[in-house]
Amino acid sequence: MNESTPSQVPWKERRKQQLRDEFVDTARKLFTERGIEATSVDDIVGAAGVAKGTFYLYFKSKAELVTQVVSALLDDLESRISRALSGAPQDAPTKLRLVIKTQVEFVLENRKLAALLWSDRPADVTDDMRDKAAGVTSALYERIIRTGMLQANYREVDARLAAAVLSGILAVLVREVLDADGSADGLELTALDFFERGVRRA
Amino acid sequence: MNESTPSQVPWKERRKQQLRDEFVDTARKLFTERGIEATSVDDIVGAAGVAKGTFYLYFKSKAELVTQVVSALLDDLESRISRALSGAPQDAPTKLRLVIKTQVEFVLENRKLAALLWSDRPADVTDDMRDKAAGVTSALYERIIRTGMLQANYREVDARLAAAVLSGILAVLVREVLDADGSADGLELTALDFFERGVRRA
Amino acid sequence: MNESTPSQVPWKERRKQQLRDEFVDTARKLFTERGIEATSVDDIVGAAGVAKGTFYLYFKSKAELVTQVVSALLDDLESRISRALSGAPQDAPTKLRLVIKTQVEFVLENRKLAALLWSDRPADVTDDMRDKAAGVTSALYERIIRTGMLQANYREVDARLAAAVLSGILAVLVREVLDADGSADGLELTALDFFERGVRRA
Amino acid sequence: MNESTPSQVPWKERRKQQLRDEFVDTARKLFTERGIEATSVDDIVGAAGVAKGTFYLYFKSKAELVTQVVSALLDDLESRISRALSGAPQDAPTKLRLVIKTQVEFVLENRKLAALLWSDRPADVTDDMRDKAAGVTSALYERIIRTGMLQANYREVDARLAAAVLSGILAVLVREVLDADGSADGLELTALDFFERGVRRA
DNA sequence: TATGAATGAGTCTTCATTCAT
DNA sequence: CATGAATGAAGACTCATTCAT
Repeated sequence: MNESTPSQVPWKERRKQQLRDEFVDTARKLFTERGIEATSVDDIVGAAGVAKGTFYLYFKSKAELVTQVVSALLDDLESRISRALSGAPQDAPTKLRLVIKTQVEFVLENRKLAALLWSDRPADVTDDMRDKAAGVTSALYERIIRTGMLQANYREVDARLAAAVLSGILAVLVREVLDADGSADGLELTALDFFERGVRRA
Repeated sequence: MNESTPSQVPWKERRKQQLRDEFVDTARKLFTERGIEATSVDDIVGAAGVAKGTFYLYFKSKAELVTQVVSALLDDLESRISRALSGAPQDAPTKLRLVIKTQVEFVLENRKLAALLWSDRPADVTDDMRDKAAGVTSALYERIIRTGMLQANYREVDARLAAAVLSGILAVLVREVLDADGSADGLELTALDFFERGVRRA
Repeated sequence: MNESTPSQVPWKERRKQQLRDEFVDTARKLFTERGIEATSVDDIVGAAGVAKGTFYLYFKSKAELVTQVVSALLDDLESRISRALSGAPQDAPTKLRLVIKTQVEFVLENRKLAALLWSDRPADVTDDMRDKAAGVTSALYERIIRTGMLQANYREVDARLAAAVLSGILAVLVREVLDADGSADGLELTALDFFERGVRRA
Repeated sequence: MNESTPSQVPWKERRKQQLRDEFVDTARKLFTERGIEATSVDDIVGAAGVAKGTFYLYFKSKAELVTQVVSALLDDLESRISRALSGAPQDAPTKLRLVIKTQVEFVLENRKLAALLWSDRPADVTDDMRDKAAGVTSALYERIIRTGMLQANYREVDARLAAAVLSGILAVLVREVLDADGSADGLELTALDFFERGVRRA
């Protein structure tokens, strides 16, 4: 990328995407700190250092931004889990342990906003997001559980339900951790132990 | 003034309590349908068929109403669980099954509002409510689990954490059921089965 | 007044007057403490221990009560001044000194409400009251000043204006005293001294 | 983007300041006519011909506007007095005469609002304003009186108290003039005469 | 594209007044 | 006469959205 070379992607386009991303990042931080409702468009443009009108050049409404933020959040979680899993042993129990560890860390970093994903959400967050959120985590759990069944570590269960159960356990775990103000130490392992006893081959 | 007529005309009193209850019921329905933030005092008085000022005769603020609604909701749940438990066999597994069945039914009837209690909640719902909610369900689970341990049905576990795990499983179960638009059929038993395998004496 | 004699004035009438007075007294106290605008009809009936509707049996509006309160206040001031003056030496300077002392004391006891009389007042306080207030004090000053002129203590001045000037001096004096939180000590004498130098025969 | 155009378009800036001033002026007029409490933000924006939200772009609350209005009022008075005094003889009696004349005129133009400054005021007007008001008038009188004492026109008096007394005389004078519906003719001179006799060297 | 002033519907809350009992 | 529940207009303030420049 030579700085004097007019790039293929028109400069305008790049600039546009950059600012869009900046809005998303800024909003994500603010949403996490104060919650969605308590964050005004004014707060966002103020933090982003642009004028209010500019915001509406990139998003047709605040709701659209919310959707994007949640989406970005999920993308992040997804890629962090993938990274955590890559290069690790392939047995299901180990994988689960890694996933859970990653997810707990992630939630701790995104508190209010993350909670939003695993709980009831304002009208702003569409059902699409809800489905996407379910897809990122539950579907992942489901795959791992199926693997575990194939590897004969786990008994034959309804993988989808098992994944849901695991989601529930994790949601609670996250809440416990948030309440305890961040000190997870071992809690996640104990919680996981419950789950594994529930699914493993007797 | 007859000395044997100590109380005011009981009629007015009753009317007063009635309207208060009507506000709580109306609000509960609206909160359930559209969420707390999305329900204005105007909506509530409109649905109740009274003038706006009347609302403030019964509650000093919207926040107070929210508290009352949540409180009423929890009272309902509590009494329904008690009723379900009374006259049932006393072994822990049976009790759990009954509690869970009751709770799933209950949530199905209160959707958004109920979800609110088992997830992270807006500033409107005070910590008192949160604690009360925890008291009603988790503490109940915890007691049953301890009973199960005494009865040698369950292994020695951290009862508090086990209760939390159960809460999580149920939360997810509830969500599944809500998504499936009400048809629980057996799901709860399967979910409970996971939990029981997790806690039962090997 | 025999206690068993049905009095000429019908009982109902007396009761009516009594409650009316009680409202005025209660309101006066509350107005003094918090100001007129900050005192609601609810506050008043609450303090008087009667129902809200009762209030409107005795006054057709809050404004009417305000008028009555101010009127009562002025009556009080008037009678206190008369009392202070009766049996005192008849020379103008002495009289003035007594009047001023009484008035300062009075204002200190009625603070907020009194201030209202000597300053700009809300729409509630009608012009009638304003005139009455002027009548009670200024007219009195005017009479005393005329006396002083007749007694050759004072030079020939426009008595009405002189009285107004004295009112102004006193208003300021009252403010000073209120600001100083009640310690008048000598201030009134010094202020009076200014006035007397202004009017006395050179 | 020319580098020699450092400031924003000066036009917008000017418009902004203009509207702010327009709010202050409009409010000043309305406050003067009906009093502060009796003037709603709706009244103000209505009179200014803008939407309600616009008001809150310029003032964060009604209270802030009140402060600004009072402040502007005092600034006006101050500058008018200075102007009246500049180029006039320097002896205290003459100065006082000019100050008083100016002030009476000023109050006549600002009626209710001005009265507010010289009397006890609602919670809206902060202590800051009160102090500022005192600074503009009383402190000015005090300075002139001290000058008079140095020039041996006036006897040695408590200058602060003398200034207060003068304030009181003026307040009453203003009231008289307001009542007489504007015709001051000579009243101020007579009133001032009282004061001067009170302070002049015997 | 970027700006930011302007908009106005909507929110919660207060309180003087009325009226059926 | 007394009650007090009900009223509803009015108040201050917020904020997502638009649009002229």
